[in-house]
Amino acid sequence: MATLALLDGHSLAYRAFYALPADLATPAGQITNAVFGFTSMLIKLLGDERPDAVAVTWDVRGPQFRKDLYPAYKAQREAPPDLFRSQLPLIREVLEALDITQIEAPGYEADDVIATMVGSATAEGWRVIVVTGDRDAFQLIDDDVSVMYTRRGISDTVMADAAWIEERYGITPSQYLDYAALRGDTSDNLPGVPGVGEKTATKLVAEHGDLEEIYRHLDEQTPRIRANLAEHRNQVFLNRQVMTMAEVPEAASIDVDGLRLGQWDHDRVRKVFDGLAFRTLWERLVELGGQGAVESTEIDVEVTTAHTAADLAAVVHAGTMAVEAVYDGPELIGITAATGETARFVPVERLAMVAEAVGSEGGLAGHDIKPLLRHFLAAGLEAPAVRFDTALGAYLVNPGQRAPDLEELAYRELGLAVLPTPDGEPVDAQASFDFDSPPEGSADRSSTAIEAAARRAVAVAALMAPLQEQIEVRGGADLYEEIELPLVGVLARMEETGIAVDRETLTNLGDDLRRRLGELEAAIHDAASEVFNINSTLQLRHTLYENLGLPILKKTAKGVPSTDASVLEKLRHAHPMVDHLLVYRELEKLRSTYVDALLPLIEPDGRVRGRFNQMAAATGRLSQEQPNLQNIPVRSEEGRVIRTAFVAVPGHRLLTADYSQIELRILAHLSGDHGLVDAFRAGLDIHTATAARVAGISPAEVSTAQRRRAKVINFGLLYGMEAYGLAQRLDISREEAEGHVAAYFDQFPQVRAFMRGIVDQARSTGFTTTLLGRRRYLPELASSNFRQRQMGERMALNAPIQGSAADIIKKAMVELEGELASAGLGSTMLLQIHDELVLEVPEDEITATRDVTRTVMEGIVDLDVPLMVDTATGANLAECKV
DNA sequence: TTTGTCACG
DNA sequence: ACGTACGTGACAAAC
Repeated sequence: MATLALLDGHSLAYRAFYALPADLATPAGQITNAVFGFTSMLIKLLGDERPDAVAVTWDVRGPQFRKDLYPAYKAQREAPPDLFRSQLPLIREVLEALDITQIEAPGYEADDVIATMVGSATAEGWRVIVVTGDRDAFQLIDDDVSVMYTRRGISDTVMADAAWIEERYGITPSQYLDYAALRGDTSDNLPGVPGVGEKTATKLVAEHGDLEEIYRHLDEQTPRIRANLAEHRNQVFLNRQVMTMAEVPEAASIDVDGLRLGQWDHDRVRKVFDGLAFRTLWERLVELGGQGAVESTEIDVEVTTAHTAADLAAVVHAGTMAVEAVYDGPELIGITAATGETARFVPVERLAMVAEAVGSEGGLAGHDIKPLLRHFLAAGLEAPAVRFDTALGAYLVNPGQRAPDLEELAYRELGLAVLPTPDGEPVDAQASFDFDSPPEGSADRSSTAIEAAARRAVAVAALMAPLQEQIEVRGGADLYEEIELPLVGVLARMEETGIAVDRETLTNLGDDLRRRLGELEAAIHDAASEVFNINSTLQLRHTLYENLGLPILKKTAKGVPSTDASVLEKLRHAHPMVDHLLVYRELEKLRSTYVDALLPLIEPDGRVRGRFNQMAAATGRLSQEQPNLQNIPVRSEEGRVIRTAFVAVPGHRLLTADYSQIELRILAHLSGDHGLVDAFRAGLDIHTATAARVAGISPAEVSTAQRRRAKVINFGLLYGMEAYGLAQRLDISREEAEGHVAAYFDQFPQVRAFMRGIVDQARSTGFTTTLLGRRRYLPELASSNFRQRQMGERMALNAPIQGSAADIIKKAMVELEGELASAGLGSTMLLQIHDELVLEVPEDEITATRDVTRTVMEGIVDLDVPLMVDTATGANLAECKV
């Protein structure tokens, strides 16, 4: 049974207007809260109910029969605000773009049109959903008709059917009119019967069935009700007449089949949504898929094998070749390169031809192209330059969401359907694909894979322009072209280089850890008088809190007692076992994560090669995985031993170079706070300097405790910490913590002003911006959930600082690679750890490399405060400390 | 797949 | 009444 959704346009738009804050606006200043709310409800309807046909009805001005019937009808209503009226044309524009029919009949209300259409549609066998904020529509409900009614806000809706009405009012839908007539409707200026409210009205209707019967049995009512009913008899029957939805002759002839959802004009809808700055709504709309979704165009492409570089150059446009890798299981077979309709296949043995075809000035475009670059490097070739990466571009446009896969991106941006690479059984190892002739239609698996890659390459080529435009609109072109794109190659080379790990050192460490863990385990079981799995929080919880009866100091997010380190630290004195437990946890972490997990990742040449993820962190930072070498232990003595296993190969040394206090320096620069800026310019220890200033003493007089407190506050500032958090960390009272924070801000007033400004700005624009123009969108700031909003504020405070630091070190990495090469040095970058670089350096180049590295890192941007870099060298990572 | 914990900046 | 410092990735257990 097909479903028709009929929307009462005014009613829903009005709800949206009052439910949403009026600060929702386009960059041009047009308020869009009603448009946004309406469109959001529409998309929700399309997704939840999947209607086959949709129409929106509008009230129009003109003579209205209800006014003739009852001159006071809606007389008390104030005219809607201009702010609301100005949005109606925009809603109509959205509906037009989506090809949804809009209906209006002069002289009638939207309700009447809906009632008429409900009649004709159900007669033709349709199921109908009426969407409105007006309860009068309940009179239309029957087996095939339900009413989606917006209660509060825009997302709180109920689907009212006969059972729901029965449950809610105790009457049938057909009795609803009589009930409503008794009660009246203040919003329409229709008075009800005094003394008859919801309770009495439903009781009367339920007992007698309809108004006529109620009035026939007036004598059965209490004297007061009887008198009131009698006195208002005319009004009650008039109410029913006015409330009854009327037949609209024009609407009766509407062909319901003509309301079926069609294919949308992708570009048109995209333009309308872009103009309204409906970014998330666009994504929600696209996610709907299926019927009524964006029209998708199949990619039609013809692939031939490239025999010469000149042949391959046919698919190079303006120096850029859009490519996609072709895999046979894990093994690279080759790549396809494509333009609009034609593609070339390059077998893996002839990768060198690619460089020749793009030339020294040109480069590649791809979707997440770093893995492909590594294949070039692994083959002993230079990796071509990267001219465009569609995944990276999408990340830059919105780093808050994970980078979309190519299928999703092409569909979302262009309405292009990219067939996914065929998976399932792996391609035959003895693939019968003849590399010297074009794949024919009858395809074996290899040629299918090649065709799929060709389609992907076509999508990459097509995505470049729209993504470039979006990046430019956001002011991110320089960041993209000067930093992120060149960084792809830098990271590929770092990954391919890897870092040497001394297997024997690690194995010995593991043996030692296992021995000590065994002893600790025995001691813990002994102390607990039971054998249990210490690694199971469930079992440990049971032992600590139920068997030993220790106090519960903290609960996890799910409300169960926590056993984390901060809790155990406080329970140390309560039971001797807790000390063992803390050591056990520490050593077990080292064993499982840094010994056992790392050993199998050491490749035959003695190196581990983690992958850098350039599109993971919402702030713009890098991350690393498999393994993640950005979290090798350093803070504890026990953990630091792991670092001895990360070594330089013979004839080389490791060099570390880390930015000193880069985030606080960025805070000083961005806020322009004199106190902070002066302290950094004077080259003071920043924690001592801030402690001195807050206490009004000289740096020499600052105590260890004062410095520690200042340090906690300084770091807390970067994350938007509140007094409560400071109190927790310093183990002081909340009041005392508030005093410290107040004293801090008194001495650093521009820091406070900066932090307020950044949150205000983020709230009004919806995003934060870093030093080099990286944006982070924060929809949390508009959340109706208080906690979400608070979280959004903290993210807004932290993102520009953490993100600016990421901008700076990324820029330095790109620059440094070039400078090292220019200086003829054989040093290579191995790791980036957020504010630190690790290099492997030939022994006789240490001084030169250190100088180049420091010069590049310190001079990479010009801030109001100096950037300072500390360096250290050693035969292994543990030795690299100052 | 989610939860709890913990390593790092 | 509730939660409380940002950003990651990895492991073991439990679902």
